[in-house]
Amino acid sequence: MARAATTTDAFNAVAEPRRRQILDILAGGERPVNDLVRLLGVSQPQVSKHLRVLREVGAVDVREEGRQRHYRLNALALKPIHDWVKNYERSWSERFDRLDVVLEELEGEGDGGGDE
Amino acid sequence: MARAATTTDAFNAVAEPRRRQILDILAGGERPVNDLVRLLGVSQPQVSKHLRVLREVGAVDVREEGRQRHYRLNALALKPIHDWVKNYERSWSERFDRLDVVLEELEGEGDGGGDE
DNA sequence: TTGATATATAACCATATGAGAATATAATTA
DNA sequence: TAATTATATTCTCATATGGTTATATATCAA
Repeated sequence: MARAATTTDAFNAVAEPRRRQILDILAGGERPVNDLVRLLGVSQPQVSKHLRVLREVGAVDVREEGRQRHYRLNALALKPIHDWVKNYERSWSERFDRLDVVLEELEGEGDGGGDE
Repeated sequence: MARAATTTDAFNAVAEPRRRQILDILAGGERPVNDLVRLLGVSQPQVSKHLRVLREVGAVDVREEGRQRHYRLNALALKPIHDWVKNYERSWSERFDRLDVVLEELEGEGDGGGDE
């Protein structure tokens, strides 16, 4: 089997840095394709193809207006990524530093509770 | 050009669900390879190859002990992912709901300030 | 030493890729 | 209508992939 398709989920889609760049731009507001082409300095077909992937995973929505397609961010599609990586945040937070490993081994299972 | 190597960065490495699973397990504490093989129900070579990728992006560290290799999470390697996706969190937070889009268009650029 | 155990690597394969180039489609303008 | 503009699609290609199988390497046990 080959690698999973980029359109499989948000994780695969945003593994490509250019697509993250596109989302970063769209975070500032809706944009027609040509804006992205200029801002990124990438060929138009490349931009369209990246947008297709982002569309397929639901990370962007399109609004048609004349011959332009205005793309808009749909950040909700990125929530699974945030939800997953969020659980690792404590590991690099200086509050837990190196201690968390020890604590987790002591805990075993069962939630002892904690702030936040 | 083909897709970027899985070992290019954390984004590419964790696009593969099995590798996220491995990290999730290691979040509970250090584990020898065979534990992962049993817990995942995946062939040993597969696990070793996934671990190699995670090692190359710095997401895991190894400790050798006899003939076992104990793998341990290094969550700091996931911070770039968190840092990136964090900026989108407000978009699905109910506090901003649909309003954020309007606000961002009004802002244009320049930080008007806000709580938090 | 011989055998078993733990892990890594290599060889093979089917497949999806990102980039580029060319072209298709649709909307606008002259 | 013809030309132009905006965008999407198709084609081709080199490449890295994830899984499988087989094998290599190292450690431990008998």
